[in-house]
Parts: sequence; C-alpha cells; structure tokens
Amino acid sequence: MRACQEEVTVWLLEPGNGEETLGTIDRAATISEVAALAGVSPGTASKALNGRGALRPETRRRVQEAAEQLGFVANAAARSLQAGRTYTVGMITTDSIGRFSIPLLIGAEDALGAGQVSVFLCDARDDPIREQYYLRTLLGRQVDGIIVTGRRTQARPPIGVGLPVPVVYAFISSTDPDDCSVVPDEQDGARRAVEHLLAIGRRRIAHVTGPEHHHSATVRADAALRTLSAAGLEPAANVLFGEWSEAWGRQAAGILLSTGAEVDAVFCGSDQIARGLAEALQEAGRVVPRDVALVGFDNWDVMVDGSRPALTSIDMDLEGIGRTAAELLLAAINGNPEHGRRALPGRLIPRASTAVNPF
Amino acid sequence: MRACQEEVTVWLLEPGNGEETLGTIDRAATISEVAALAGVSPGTASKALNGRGALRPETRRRVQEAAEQLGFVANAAARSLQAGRTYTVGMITTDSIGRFSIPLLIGAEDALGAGQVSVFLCDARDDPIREQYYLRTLLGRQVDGIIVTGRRTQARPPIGVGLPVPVVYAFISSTDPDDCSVVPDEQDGARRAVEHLLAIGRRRIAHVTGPEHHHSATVRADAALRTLSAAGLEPAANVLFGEWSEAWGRQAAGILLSTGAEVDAVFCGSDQIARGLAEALQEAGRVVPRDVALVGFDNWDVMVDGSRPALTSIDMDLEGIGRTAAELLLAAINGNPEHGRRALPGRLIPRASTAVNPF
DNA sequence: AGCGTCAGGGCAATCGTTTTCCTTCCGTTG
DNA sequence: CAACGGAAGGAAAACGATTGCCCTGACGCT
Repeated sequence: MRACQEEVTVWLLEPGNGEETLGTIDRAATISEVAALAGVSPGTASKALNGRGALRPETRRRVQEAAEQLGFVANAAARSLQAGRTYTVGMITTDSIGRFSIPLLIGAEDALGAGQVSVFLCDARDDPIREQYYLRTLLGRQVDGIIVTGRRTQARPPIGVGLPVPVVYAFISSTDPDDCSVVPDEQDGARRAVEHLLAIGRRRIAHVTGPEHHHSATVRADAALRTLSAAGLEPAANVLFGEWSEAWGRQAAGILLSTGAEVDAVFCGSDQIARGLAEALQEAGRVVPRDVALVGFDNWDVMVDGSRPALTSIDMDLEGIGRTAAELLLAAINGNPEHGRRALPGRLIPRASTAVNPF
Repeated sequence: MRACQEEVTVWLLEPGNGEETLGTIDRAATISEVAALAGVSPGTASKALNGRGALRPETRRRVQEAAEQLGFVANAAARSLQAGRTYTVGMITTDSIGRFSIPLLIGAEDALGAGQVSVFLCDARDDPIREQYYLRTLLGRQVDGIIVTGRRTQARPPIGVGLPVPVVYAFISSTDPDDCSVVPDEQDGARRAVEHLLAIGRRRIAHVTGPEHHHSATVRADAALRTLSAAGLEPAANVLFGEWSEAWGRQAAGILLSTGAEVDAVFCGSDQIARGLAEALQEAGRVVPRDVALVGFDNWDVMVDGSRPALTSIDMDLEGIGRTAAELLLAAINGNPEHGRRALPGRLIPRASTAVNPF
C-alpha cells in the first residue's frame, strides 16, 4: 500500500524511475506465485492478504511484501466464483445517457466506488428489447444489484419481477410501490420556487413549463398553483404548457406580453424555458428582475450562467439522488432492503434573476 | 412463478405468452442442473449450448430446451475464470464525465455492446490517485482492455506501461507514439470552418477562442490562420484567446467592435463563445449573418439551437471516435493491435449563422 | 513425564464452466 | 469375422481464490 502511493507519485512527478509502477504487472501474478515467493502455501497467503486466520505478524508481512513485489491483484473472477458475490452492480439508463443521467451516474459511482464496487453501464435507449437484453447480460454477470435510471421522473413498470438481485430506481420510479425508488421532490421544488418569488414581494406570478403530458410539468404546475393559492393568490395567467426549449420560452414571453397580463414574476419549468423568456422579455423592454423576476428549474450550469441575468433555479440534487440510490442498493445487497418511494428535497439557488437589489 | 412471468410479459411485449421471460430467473440455475434436466453430463450440456463438440442434433435441442426452461444464464465469473477472458472492458474518464465524455461513451458502449462486451465505467475526476486506483481495480477484474478518455484533446502520459491488456485512448491521446489513440482532427475542423466562411464570400475573418494554454485552442487557431494565409488572407484581427464561455464571447465582441476592425465573419473556438458573440453583436446592431457570419465548434445542440440565429458549427463526431476506439480495442484484444494516433475528420453543420441568404 | 491447549499453517474441497482426453458403441471394410 | 474408424457423450482436470478442517509443534500445567 505504501509502495502503491509511491508508485503513483513516481509516475506522476518523475518519469524515468519506472521501477515499481503498475507497469511491472505484465501478466497477472496468481496467489500461488505470491505464496511461493513468500515460502508459504496459497491458502496461507490468502489469509495473510485478507487479514484472516491466525498468522504470525512476520509471516503476514512477508506475504504482503511478496504480493507487492509481484504486483499481485486478486483475480476477481475467481474470487466472485467462490464468494457468490461479484462486487459489481449494473446501471441501466432506460432512456439514453444524457444531461440528467450523468449526475446520477456520478453520484452512484461515487458511493459504489467507495465500497469497492464497480459499475457496469448499460444504455437502453428507450428500447425495451435493449433493456431486457442488458438485464439478461447483467444477471449473467451475476451483478449484486441493479440501478435503473431514466431521464423522466414518471413512474415506469418494474424492469423485471422476482429478480434474483435487488433493484433500486433512481430519478424515475417504479409503479410497483414495493420497489425501492429514489426521486427528486419536484413538488417541494416548485413550492420553494414560488415561495421565493413571494418572499421577494412578487404577487403576479405566472408559470411556463413543458408539455402537459409530461409528468414533471404537471406535478410542478400543480404544486406551484397550490403554493400560490395557499398564499391566497391566483396565478397571473393560465399555466402555459409547451416544450422544454428556449424557443418555447421566447414564444411564451410573447404570449404573456400580448395578453396584457401584469406579470411581475415567472416560475419556469426548466432553465431553458427561463432563458428564452429572459431574452424575449428584455428585447421587449422589460427588465429582469426589476420588472419581472425569473426562477428556472434544473440548475443547469450552462443555462443559468449563460443567461443574463444569471438565473435563480431549483437544483434537484441529482448527484445526491444517485448517491442515495447506490447506498440503498448496497444496503439491500447486504440484506437490508428498503421499499417504496423516497423523495429527496432540492434546493433553490438564488441568482441575479430574482435579486431584490439588482445592482 | 407463473404469475411473475406473465407480469413481465404483459408489460413487455405480448400479454399472454409468458413462457420464456426473465421472470423465471429467480435463483441462477447452473449448467449441472440443466444437464440433469436434459439427462446428459455438464460437459455435454456446455458443448450443446456453445455449439461445440459432436452432438446429435436432438441432444442439442434437448439441452437448449432445458436451459430455457430453467432460465439458464452462464455464470460469467466461472466462464471468465476458465477462459482467461472476461468480455469486459474498462473505461476510464480521466477528467470527469461530462459533455464530451458522453458521446464517446455512447459510441464505445455501442460498439462493445454489439460484441457482447460490457463496460466498467470509472470516473477519475482529474485525480491521479483515483486514476491509478481504478486502473488497479480494472486489472484485478481482469478486463480484456481499457479505453481512456478525457475532456481535453491534449496528449497525456500513458496511464501505465507494460500493462497486461491493450489500452486505447479516445479523444485524448497518449504521449507515447506507440500507444493507440483516436482523436478528432481539430485542424481539419478549423480548416473546414474557415473554408466555409471563405466559400460564402467572407474575407475579413477573425478568430475568437479559448485559453491560449489550451491545446485545442492553439491547434485550431493555427489551422485557421494557415487556412487563411493559404487563401492569401490575413486574419481580420489578432486571435483573441480567452475562455470557453459565453461571457468571453460577449466580451470578445466588444473588443472586436471597439478596435474598429472591419470583420465580416468570426470563427469561434466553441459554440458557447459563438453564442455569446452572436448576442453581443446583435445588441450592438450588427446583423448575423448579414454583417457578420459566425461558425462555432462542437455542434453542441443546446448552444447551436438555442442561439439566434442557429449556429453553423463543426461536429467532431465524438460518437464516431468512441466507436472507433472501441473497435480498435476489440481488434487489439483479438491480437491485432494498432499503434499511433488516428485523427478522425469532423464535419461542418451549416445553419443560419452562415446562411448566404438569411431569409 | 504426560496430557491438554493453542498458535501457526498446510491440505483439499469448493465455486461453475470449459475442454481435453477417454470410452463406448456402431457401422464399414478387408 | 476381425479390425478399424468415427460419432456421441462421459469423466475429470483445469482456472484462481477462499475457507474449514486437520496436523504439527511448542508450551504450560499437573
């Protein structure tokens, strides 16, 4: 282990001293070779390296040194075979890998990597055939568990029933309430957005969002309306459903302006929509946030920072969702399965588009 | 059991025919169980399922049926152990997984998945320690090969020397010319951009790009200048190095306008820069593309489509790079290693920002 | 001195597949 | 009719790590 650290350093800082880098591993050494070098039996070597059995400290050390010298790394296949565990999980993204999957993936990979578990990545691309193919592949590889993710939060049918390994859904959820799902709390997010606008004194608040058939759009819209009415307010305009794009945001700005509704804030269903709205409003002479304050959703860096002014937005903490899903999966693998949907709160990231004092 | 099967099928394909779905796998069957059910020995069953050995067709069929009935999927660990191959490759992204890694990943996963090879994903996050940790992990898992990617195209020191498995670098390249690298041909991309601007009749062309210490920035800038001078032209202004952001694009627009240089086109080092430039130019009263044509780089959908007008851009075909890298890796695994850098050409995607007739 | 105990470590089975021999049984041929 | 050859399939040895069991000394106690 010490040597390991030093090796890294050698590679990193001083090219030229290649003595003990990983480069010395050119054909995997077996534990028998290590044992032979240390003058013990393979079984003993195994115990020495895994801290099991009753061994003299000196023997243990000798084996460890031999292992290091040979650059020994235990053959995972052999170990899995005998342990019945692979320290491996599969991650299936049902839609394609994209903007939403990545933070999930990073979070999951983070939590799993810390537990010495590797991740098989599978991209099912919205194709049920591919999905089942990957499921089968993963099961053949004896993964210890599976994380299922997707780009929509809507509940989906379970990927399989009676599977031999635990499954956790991240971001999307399973329609089976007995399955374990970790999702963002979108209602809470919408509530925070509206409350923030209320807190800075806005009262004529509109909502522009994605397609009405999109689960996230309706959930967020409902929560927004509820929050408004809890404050004794009506929305400043009907909810505008459209698509998740800047173009729609621009178009929606036109609609809002043309209806003559006196709007002093818009909560947008996505940062892209908010950005489009911001542009169009300002082209029409409205000042953001003085005349109209804006809150987006997703906290997507390139959108919130690229927009002028920078966008206040709701961060769903996707990385946290990925991490939590991974942790729940590990727990399930260790025999402590959890059931049901768990909704993680997001947080509001305030920026200039709702700054009370815009200077 | 039956009920389970039907549920899966109902969801998946054809309600009613639940015979052979994955639902039946609830505790992995071994080949011995299959063999017993088919009334043969395990060895024979193996031959039957893998199309090897000399077996009566009828026997083969019997075994296959037994396998299906039990939902048999060969234990990959056992198979790897004996074959010495795992049909698994590792993919290490040296910087974080991000906008550039994803298409690479998708491309690679595509090519590998088709070959029944699974991918271990590792995110080294620009941390050499993590990198070496993952390398070690992958080697312990006996991956058949490794793909190394990153978010910068600059050459990097090899991830290891004398490794027991082949390595292919994708997007980034290795400083060791003997290693196999697949990279975008950025010079070619820059050339295409400038030639496109020349083709639509622009002669006073400027170049705004990222940091001077960034490899991509200098490579593209050099190629752009060479292309101009090959056409007998000088750049309309000194190359403006800055950062890869919209903010810099806006700032650069100010610089170009204030120097009074008569610029009729700008080739930008990234779509973000181009977008910032487009905004600022138009706020200053210039019309894109009539007064100033713009070409970006990366063909990043949200930027090229979100910008107004939509941006002409250079697409580096990252997915193709990922796919090619994976194919080369598979070839190397099969004993046909390739060496050296292979630069893949990109293509120019024309959009409104360079439309000859902007209506 | 004799017995019990325990530390230290070797042996061998085990995980599930594949593969290399073998064996057996027929059919064909000299 | 004996011998040979090929087809069909079984037996068992790998692959590499782990682990329970057993063996061997050495030590201590009576």
